[in-house]
Amino acid sequence: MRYPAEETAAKHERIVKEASRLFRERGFENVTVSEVMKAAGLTHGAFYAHFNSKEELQEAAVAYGQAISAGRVRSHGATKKGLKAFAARYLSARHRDNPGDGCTMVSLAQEVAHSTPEIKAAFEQGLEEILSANSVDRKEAIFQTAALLGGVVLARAVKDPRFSDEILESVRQKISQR
Amino acid sequence: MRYPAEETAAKHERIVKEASRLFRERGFENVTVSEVMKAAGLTHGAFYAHFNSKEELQEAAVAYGQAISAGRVRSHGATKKGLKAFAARYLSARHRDNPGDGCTMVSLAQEVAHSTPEIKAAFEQGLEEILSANSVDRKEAIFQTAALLGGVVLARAVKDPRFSDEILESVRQKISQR
DNA sequence: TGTACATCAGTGAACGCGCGTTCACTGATGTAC
DNA sequence: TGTACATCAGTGAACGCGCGTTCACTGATGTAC
Repeated sequence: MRYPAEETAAKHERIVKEASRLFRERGFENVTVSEVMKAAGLTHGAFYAHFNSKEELQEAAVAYGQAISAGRVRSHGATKKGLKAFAARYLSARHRDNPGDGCTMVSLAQEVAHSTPEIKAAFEQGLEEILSANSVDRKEAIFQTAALLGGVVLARAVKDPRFSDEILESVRQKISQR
Repeated sequence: MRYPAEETAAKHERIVKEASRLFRERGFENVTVSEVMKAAGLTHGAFYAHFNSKEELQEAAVAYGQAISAGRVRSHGATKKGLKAFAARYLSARHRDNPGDGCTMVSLAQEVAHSTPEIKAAFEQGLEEILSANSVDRKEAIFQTAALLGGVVLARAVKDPRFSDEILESVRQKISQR
């Protein structure tokens, strides 16, 4: 190998990380392979030394992003109090306004629905981990995940900032009553 | 005018209707102007006699689709029992598997989040109508809308059909307890 | 009423651009002897 | 140890395709006189 294996692995990880961020910010379709490679400090031609296609990168980026989310839930999910704190953060203006650092599902679930079985599988596995990391019973965890996700999705899709804030606040309030 | 005004208006409506269906099925980016025009029984060149851009069509399609949703809520939303029936339908396998006939928000909210202020405004106006048509108090209506939407979004994004069914069933059960 | 003209939705070929992907080439590192 | 060769991630130009948009042209209808 021309480059040490560890350097190659580090570059690979950087590509996935930047892709994950950019995809969450703007969606799969609105991010080019060139942009991702530039963000990772490389040129676009080298991309195919790491992945066979853009689709493969999407799969890796979803898996990476979901793993981050699972980790975040894991660090809060053991107690009911922790889960409330997590929900409050999830439904914050900060999360709404910074999709690149935020939940992969909120940003990409709809595009994943139109994607390959591999990408859906990566999404699904992450969701399973997220549910497992949650201490409430499974049905309740699914319900709360749906409500949180729906709240942020709606908050990002409306035009009026006050309406958007109202959506976040309403879901936050109802979730905290559970 | 070469064609009678009513015929032109009918064609215009057909374009919007087919666009709304196709966009809900596959998203804005995965549907071409040519496909929409073909579905409406015309050739792509005529498109620009009706709209100035694909973006304008997206705006019209969102407004159209949201109006349909508002009508559906209106016909159920007056009573608590009606709302339960609506939620059960919304969280059905049928709705999950037929996005073209389904809720515009579930299919397009994430793309709308990356769209023009005009498209977001059309989305927002529809959401306001949907909330107004709902007889429960506003915060509760927002919360339930978020949970329903999140449930179907998740159910469409996972690979395993049983997991997908479980998501729908869980949200259905928790919603029906309210 | 009849005739010439204006209008404009519709047609389909063509344009231009962007993006995913390919490819010939580079050059630093590892390996063989 | 030194030298020749093989490897392969990386570079950047180029390719090919699809899609939004444009445009010259058509022809049915409405209007003017």
